[in-house]
Amino acid sequence: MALSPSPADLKASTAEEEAYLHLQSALRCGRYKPGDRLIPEEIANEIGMSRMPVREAFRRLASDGLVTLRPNRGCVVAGLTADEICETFEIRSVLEGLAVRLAMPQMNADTLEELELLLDRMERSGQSGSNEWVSRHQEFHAYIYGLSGRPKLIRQISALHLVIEPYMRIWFDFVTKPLSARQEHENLIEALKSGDAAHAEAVMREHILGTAPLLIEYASPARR
Amino acid sequence: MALSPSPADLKASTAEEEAYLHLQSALRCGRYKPGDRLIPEEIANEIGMSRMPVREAFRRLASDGLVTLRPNRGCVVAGLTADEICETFEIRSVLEGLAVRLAMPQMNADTLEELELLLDRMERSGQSGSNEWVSRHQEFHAYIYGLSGRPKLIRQISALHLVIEPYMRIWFDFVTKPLSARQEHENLIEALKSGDAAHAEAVMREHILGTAPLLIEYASPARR
DNA sequence: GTTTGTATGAGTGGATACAAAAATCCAATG
DNA sequence: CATTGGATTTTTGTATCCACTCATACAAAC
Repeated sequence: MALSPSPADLKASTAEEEAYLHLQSALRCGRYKPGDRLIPEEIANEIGMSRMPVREAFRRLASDGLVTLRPNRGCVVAGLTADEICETFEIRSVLEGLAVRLAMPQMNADTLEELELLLDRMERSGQSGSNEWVSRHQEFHAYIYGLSGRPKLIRQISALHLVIEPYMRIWFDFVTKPLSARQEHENLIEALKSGDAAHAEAVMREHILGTAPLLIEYASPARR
Repeated sequence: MALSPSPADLKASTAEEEAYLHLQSALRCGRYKPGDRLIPEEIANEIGMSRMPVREAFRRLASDGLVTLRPNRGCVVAGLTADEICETFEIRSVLEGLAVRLAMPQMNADTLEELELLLDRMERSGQSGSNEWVSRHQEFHAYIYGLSGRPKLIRQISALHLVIEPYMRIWFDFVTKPLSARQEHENLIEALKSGDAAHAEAVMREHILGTAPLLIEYASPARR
């Protein structure tokens, strides 16, 4: 009955943590769909614990925006409307724009080479399906905003990436291989090389804002 | 023993909600200081419930960044280091900058008049102590970013205001009456009147970034 | 006098038990 | 046949209990 612990659950120090990681990875890969109701008891049985830690995991997921929690009527998987996807990308654009600006001092031959490497890896993973590509794409962005050295900023951006991940998958599955993406990210690296922080910030903003309409086109009819 | 329900607790529909609001308002007004340990049992007794809902409230406070929660070693009030205050203001600057830009279409004679009114109210509350002034100041900002019509953005900004509120208090208590603040906010309204979204965004960014060093000066020696 | 070991107690995490609220079902009524 | 009212079932929310962890204090050894 109980599944063997999935890779994400291995380093959980408490039951709540285990439940949280379990649900997060299930949501990320789209095992639960928006609108699905999550029953504490079911999940608890699945991973061999009582409902209590699962409830607490729900709360964390709710503040991540991955589920919605209403008093006395349980926990449902949160989907994003087209408007909400748009809003999320607006927020991402300014936060990652800020991150790039702050990361500029860290840009040098080494870091730029690493970025080219990540971009190649992303490109090559295009054949291996949406799962792989989306992960590599997030890695690329994460490397950049990671260089900002701002823990809170990094956390917030990561949280946003988590929320939009399922929609990125859907999108990628439709277009099979976003050729434009390669060029987009090349431009980004070019801007980083320029050394002009304000310019890099602007390019990042536009890069992110430009992605939103593409996603909405495919993700919107899927739900709501 | 149990205190009469403070104003913030009136509309709580669950015990968890009541605990959350209770702790939030206690933290906002600085009743607990950074580093203080919060013992579930004590809090539970204070407001007449068991530890369980209090524990769940802790988790929400933790994801708001108001407390820190470590496995098996409880809940401590989170303070911000000077660096963290700075980072928070950096994030605020781009988020509120975005909000202003998006709010521009809503600016008209009515909304601008309302803003002047809020500014006057803030000005006049300067005598009534830091409590009052900080609330009015947040109201002023909230009105602007509220006009953006972006729910998620509004939530994120509000969360940041919550975290820095105690530091704003400390700062205000020291300087008694920030004369420059009046001018700063006048400038802001002026930029809104200009109708130039990009300019308004830039002014808001600078307004917020300019505040951070003032706070750090006074808030930093207080803790850490 | 410093360090290491051990006992004790407070505090945390989780499971079970219990209470309250919603959802569901079914019958009675218009 | 749709609608409403109420009883039953399901699910959520809270309380209590137990097991385990960690911190502190004291004691023994070096």
